Amino acid sequence: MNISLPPDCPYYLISRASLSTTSVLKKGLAGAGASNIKPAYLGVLLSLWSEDNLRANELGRRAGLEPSTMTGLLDRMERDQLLKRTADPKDRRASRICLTKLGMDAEKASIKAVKVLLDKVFADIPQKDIMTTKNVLRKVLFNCNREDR
Amino acid sequence: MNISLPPDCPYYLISRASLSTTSVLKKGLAGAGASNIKPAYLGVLLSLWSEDNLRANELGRRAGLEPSTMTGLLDRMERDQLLKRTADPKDRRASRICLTKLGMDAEKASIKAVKVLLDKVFADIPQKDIMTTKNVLRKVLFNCNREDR
DNA sequence: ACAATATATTACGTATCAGTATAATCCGTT
DNA sequence: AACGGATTATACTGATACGTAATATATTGT
Repeated sequence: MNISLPPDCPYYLISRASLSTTSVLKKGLAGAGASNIKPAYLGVLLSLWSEDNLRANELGRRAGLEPSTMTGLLDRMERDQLLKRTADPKDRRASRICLTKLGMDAEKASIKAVKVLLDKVFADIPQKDIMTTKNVLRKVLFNCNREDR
Repeated sequence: MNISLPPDCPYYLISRASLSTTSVLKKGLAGAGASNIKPAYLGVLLSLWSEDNLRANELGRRAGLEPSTMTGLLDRMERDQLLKRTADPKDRRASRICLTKLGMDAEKASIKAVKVLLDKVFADIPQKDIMTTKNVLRKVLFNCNREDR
């Protein structure tokens, strides 16, 4: 692997693509009147829209985030009135995360906005190249976790 | 663009690949005895190793970072004794960034360690798929900047 | 009952950006 | 040449997002 200067280093490209796409989503959501939806919220919201009342733990697992990361993320989402923590009657360690009305109502507009934005971000790229890229990135993730030992 | 649940969403894959690769580099550099070299420092160091005495501004431009991001990054690197700011005699607004001996000496070992680590991260991926991925990400960056207007 | 495990939080550090402030430089006009 | 407005370089402030390590509490398995 050549660690040539930025423009040709795959690690640089991956990092920048991540930050730039996040920035586009953030501005785009705000521009679409959904400024209360931050890109980082999407992983949690997508899970909750398909299945409400999950535990923080499980939400983190699905979004690929550490439990300690979830605490702050859920704090901000709760502050922004998208969800609330409720006590789990069966397990007093855990809390159940429930969407508020605002959180539920955000689904339709947010998904539409994100679709439009990602269509622009990935515009003019052949579908098969996107497939290849996804497979490369999956392999990268696999190799990174393998590394973890 | 389908914003299916994480494992199939290209934005999710890009974000996770970025974070995971950063984590591998961080641990790997520490494991190689270069715990003073953080992944975020590499963009700056690569520039300075090839051309010392640049301005913060120029370093940020080359690494794709905002000026306000450079302040903190250079603060940490200065604290870690990899570089120091010196006054620019020609322009009293600017400072010149110079490598310390420690910063210069870090070059050889760091580059070797990063090469080994990135080889592992991108192991078992055909060269042509890496090429395709790089082109896709370049196009993504282009589209994101296009979006900015 | 006790050890091991699980859930979530706290504390702290890193990395990034947007917006704003401040000071210095540049440049066009007079 | 001097003035004044625009631009530039950097720093500061505050917010977001993410991670590791340590901790408190609750549950579970033996």
